[in-house]
This record gives sequence, C-alpha cells and structure tokens, in this order.
Amino acid sequence: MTDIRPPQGAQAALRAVRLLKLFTIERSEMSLAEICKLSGLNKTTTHRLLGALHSEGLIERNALTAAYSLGAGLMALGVQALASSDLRRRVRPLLKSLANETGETATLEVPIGDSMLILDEVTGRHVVGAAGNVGTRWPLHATSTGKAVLAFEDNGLERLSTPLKALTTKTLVSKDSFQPELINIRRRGYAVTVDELEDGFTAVATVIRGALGDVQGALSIGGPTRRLTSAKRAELGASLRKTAMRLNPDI
Amino acid sequence: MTDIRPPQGAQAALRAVRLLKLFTIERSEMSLAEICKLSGLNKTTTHRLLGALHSEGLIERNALTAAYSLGAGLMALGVQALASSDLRRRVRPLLKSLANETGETATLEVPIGDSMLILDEVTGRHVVGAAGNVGTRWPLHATSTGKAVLAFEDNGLERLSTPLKALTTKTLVSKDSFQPELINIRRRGYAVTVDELEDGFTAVATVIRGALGDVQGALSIGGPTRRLTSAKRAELGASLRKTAMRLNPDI
DNA sequence: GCTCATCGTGCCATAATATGAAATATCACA
DNA sequence: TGTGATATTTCATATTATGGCACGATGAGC
Repeated sequence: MTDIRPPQGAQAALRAVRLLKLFTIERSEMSLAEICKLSGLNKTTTHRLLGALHSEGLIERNALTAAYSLGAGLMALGVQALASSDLRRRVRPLLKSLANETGETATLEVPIGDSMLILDEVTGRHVVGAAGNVGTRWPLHATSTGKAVLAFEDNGLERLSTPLKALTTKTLVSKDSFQPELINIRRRGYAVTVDELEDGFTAVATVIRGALGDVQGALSIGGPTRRLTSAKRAELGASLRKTAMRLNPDI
Repeated sequence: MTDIRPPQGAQAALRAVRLLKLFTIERSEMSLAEICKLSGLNKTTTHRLLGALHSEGLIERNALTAAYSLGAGLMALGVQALASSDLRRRVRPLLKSLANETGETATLEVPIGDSMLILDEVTGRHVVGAAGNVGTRWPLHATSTGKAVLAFEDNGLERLSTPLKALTTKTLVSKDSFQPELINIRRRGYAVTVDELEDGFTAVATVIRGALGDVQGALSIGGPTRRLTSAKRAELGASLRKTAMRLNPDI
C-alpha cells in the first residue's frame, strides 16, 4: 500500500476533506454538533469549514433542520472522476470480453482504504441479481478483489483495520488467517472467495498493475457458487491473469 | 439563486476544492505547472494542497508522468452523495410513473453553477438513445430543466455567465431574449425546449420546491421533437406540474 | 554529449490565516 | 413566556499557510 504522508501546512484542507468523509449511508444527514463530536474538531472550526464546503456546493443543508448533507457538487466531482478515469476506459473492452467468454459478471474495482469500490461492471449471459452496482463499496477482506489487492500490494495488510466483520460464516475475520491465504494467492496468481461475501456467491479476482508494477485495481468474475466449481474457478483465474497481462505486457 | 458567501478564514479549504473543480473531461490529467496557471496559485501552495488531496485519495498521480488527476476517493464520495440524496429517493417512484404514463424518458436534475446535472433517469417505453446519462451535465440555458430553474429561482439569471454557447441554431444565446421566455414559463408553470439542446430533441420541465419554496431541482420529460407536438407538450407540462405538487403539497 | 529550459520538490522566515473560547442569536418545545 | 439546545458571530492569539528561493531530476534542442 503506497503510504502517502499528508504534507505539513495543509491542515485546513485535510480537515475539510475528512469532514466530507464522515458522511455515510446511515449518517447521511448530521447536525453541526454531531459532526463536531465525530471529527473531534472545535465547533467554530467545523462550522467554518462546512460553510466553505457549502459555498462550493459540496455540502448541502436541509432548509428546515439546518442539518448538513453531501451536496450536488460532490456528485458532479465524483462523476467527473469516474468519467475521466483512464483505468476504466482502458479496461472496459476487456471486461466485455471476459463477460462474453465466461457468461458471468465481470467487474473492475479499486481499493479505497479498507474497501473495494466497483468502478465498472459488465453483466454476463446469466443475469443473476440486479446489475448497476457501480459505485458500491464492499469490505476489502471479504471480496476476491480485496484479497487479491492484499496479496499483491506492498504492505497490503496495513489496509485492514481490526476487527474484521463477518458477512457470512465463511468470512475470514482473523488477520492471522490471512497469511497462508495470501501466500496461496500469490502462488496461484489469483484470489477466490466462496460464500465469504454472501452465501451462494463466488468470485475470482486478480490485480491490475501500472507500468511501475504498482497495484492500480483488480478484475473479478463472479457468479453463483453452484456454477463456479473448483475446476471452473481455476479456468476463470487463468482467464483473468491473461487479461491482466494484456493490460500491461511490460511486467 | 441562493447566494452563499464563502466564510472568512477558510481560504485553504476553498482553494483545495477549487483545485478539484479545475479538472474537466478535456483536462482530466494536468501537470503542476498547468494547475498553477489555471488556478492562479503559487507553485508551492498548489503543490502542498494537491499533496493533501492526494493523501486523502481525492487526487491520483500518474506513476510515470507525475501528472495529477481526480482519484478514486472522489468517486467514492460522489457515489456516497448520490446514494444519500434524499431528493433522489423521494422522486424516484414519481419518475417511474411519469415514464410509464407518458412512454417518454423522465429525468431528475439539479442545478450546479451554470449547468444541470442529471441525478436520476427512467427511460420510457420508446427507448430512443442510450440510457445511462445519470451524472451528465448540460448547459443550463439550453435545457428545459435549466430554463425552469432560471424562471423560478430568485435571481436565477445570475447563474448565466456570458457568452452563452449555441448548441443548435435554436439555442437562446442572448440574456435579453430570456426575459420574455421566463415570463412565459412562470405563467404556464413549465418550461419547454424544442431543438435547443440537440436537433430533433424536445423536452418539457418544471421545478421541484422544498418546504420553504426554495428550488431544489427540476423534473423533465423528453423525447423526439416529431412525437412531442405542441398539444402533447401542454399535456406533459400538466403532468409534470401535478407530479411536482405531489412532492410538496404545502406550497 | 552538452547546455538550457522546464518541472517537481523541499526549506524557511514572514505574516496572513485559521483557531477556539466565549458571547450572542435563533429555534423548538413546554 | 421561559428554558434548553441549537447554530452563528466576534475577536485576540499564535498556529498555520504562504510564496520566494534554491536544489535536483528530467528531457528537448543543438
């Protein structure tokens, strides 16, 4: 994990960004007091920073309750980021071939902190659940893509913050249990989750590397556990590795 | 237009946000020098702010060229904002009924500066072009939703920054030509664009108001000009107004 | 192969800017 | 009308951001 040390002399900017990150689906609207408590910042400081973000449209306020929420400006920026993602543009055709060849759903995901964000998705022949999961985030330790990232990124394990939540009975929740698993993944070249994210769902994944060998994201193919047998998974793993190679022949 | 004055004492935070906003589809990757020129900020300052944003994942860097681009963290925030949008949740079922009743495509849009952002979209029976325009931005002055916002927002015209770009020969490009049009819109209760955004495309729109009468966004129904005759447009306008009423019966 | 231009990065004294305690204003509820 | 809990504004302080400058790396042009 490329550890990026926050530079000195940008406290205010950092704090502003961190305020934005406090909002979650459960906490989509918060009062000033609430935000203060969560951020640990002074009331005035928080108020001022939120005011600045508000003036730029990144934060909106409920006209009745004066509560704060994420604003349309952020949506615009996020969409801009998505649209200008070089990775997404490059990978899209490959996702299509993968979904086509295998009949299952292929995704492109990137690590964000301790979760994986679905950047793009192409559903296969077998349409299982509803599509349109782009933008969804899953806990890193319970996804195939996440495990691939953990295995292949330098100091990848640093991403995990204990305790690890069990999404099913199969989810790996102990950091120690990851060590042998990661060795396995590195040896095979791809990661697998069987019923670890959701019961009955299986996925295979491998990482995408940049020109410098840095981990940029991960590709996955997923479907019902019933259909993705052990033999099939090995086959998918090979397909994924081949695809990842095509993205960066230099490595 | 609710003019929000940026508070004193948050310069750094403001500057950081404005750096993010410099990135566009054409300028999706920029060098430090480029960003400096565009922002007018000192090189060191820019560097420091970008570093802070980078450390938070809102900015990414090309490993080879060291160029800056918007990062995955921003995508995550944007998606978060989209998901937690109260407006979107409330309006979605109504969009569905609109699309269902009329057979055309219905959208929910919000104003951002001088453009309209498509927050949500439900395609009608007649599937015209490709769907999936959520997140797209259109110039405010050339869209039906934009004109509705201009007409019904206090000081709405302040949003327009001259010169107005002509997207077709029908696009209104003079601020003066808006005055009578806006009066019309206010009288009727809905706005119409015929071939103003794109040749052959017509749309009807009306605004959505919050509990305090503030303009929160706009609803539109759009389709081929051929199908959306004058009589049909009046009918759609009435439907839209009725729908907007249902969202906020108090007004 | 050399020079020169360009770009990103680090340092540091300066003062402008952000900070937080406290006071005030606003609102909801009783 | 009073009371408690908000959000907002004020203001003196010093922490924090600022930008000039200098260094090192990279690459283009000759």
